[in-house]
Amino acid sequence: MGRKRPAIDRVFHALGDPTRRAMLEQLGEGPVSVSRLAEPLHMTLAAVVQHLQILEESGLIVTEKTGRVRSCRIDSVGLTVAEEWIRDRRTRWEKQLDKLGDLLAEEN
Amino acid sequence: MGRKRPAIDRVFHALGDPTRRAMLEQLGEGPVSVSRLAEPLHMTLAAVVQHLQILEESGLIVTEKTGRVRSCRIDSVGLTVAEEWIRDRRTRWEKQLDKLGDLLAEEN
DNA sequence: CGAATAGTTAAGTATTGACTTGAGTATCGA
DNA sequence: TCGATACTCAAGTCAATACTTAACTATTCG
Repeated sequence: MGRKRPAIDRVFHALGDPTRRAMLEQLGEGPVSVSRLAEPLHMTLAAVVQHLQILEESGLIVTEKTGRVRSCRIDSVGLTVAEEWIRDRRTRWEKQLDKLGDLLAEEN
Repeated sequence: MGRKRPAIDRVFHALGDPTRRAMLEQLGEGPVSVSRLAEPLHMTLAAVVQHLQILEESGLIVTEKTGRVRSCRIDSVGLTVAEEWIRDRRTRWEKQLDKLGDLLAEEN
């Protein structure tokens, strides 16, 4: 997996782009080379490489070059960072959210 | 809570900004007016209002105006959308991630 | 070797995003 | 009623992003 824990900033920013999420979906099927990843996307290889850098820096993928081919695959680190951020807030804000639920219940 | 389910695009984009996350943290303490929310942030009220619009459109907060004061509070819809997106992928990609774990285990 | 493949890198453009300024509108309170 | 408060809205600025093009490097294969 990726080396260090990515900043939450990077992770959410990376996930915020539809092209990058599409790339992740593709990689969910299994490891893919850069040019195969680019195929379904309507943009140049160079643009895809730039997205890959962002995904890698945010711990969402790992890549490894063998010969002239770079293979890309999902990394769980980025997803975990995002998931934990959300889970932490949700539990911390539980009371707020519960109060809100109560108010709504009363309205019915 | 907010009306409809926000697009995942909006949610991740909203969460990607540090100012907006700081606003959410503040709101986690309880409902706050726009101007009180703006106090700790080094920017104009107008800028804060723009962030609030983004947060509301992404289902992360709800606001309600009473008299001349707009009260803002956390909404769980946005957080849920993000959480579910991640959870769905994680389970779908489980095999990928497990394979990865196994490979790493073998390397040690 | 030499041509095709696979990716890399740098530089430029064009849109989006995060702000500001400034001028408004609607309460509230004395 | 009149001034202060609490936003609201429309423009405009400036930097960050998502691209493109084009030139380059490193492999593979016949």
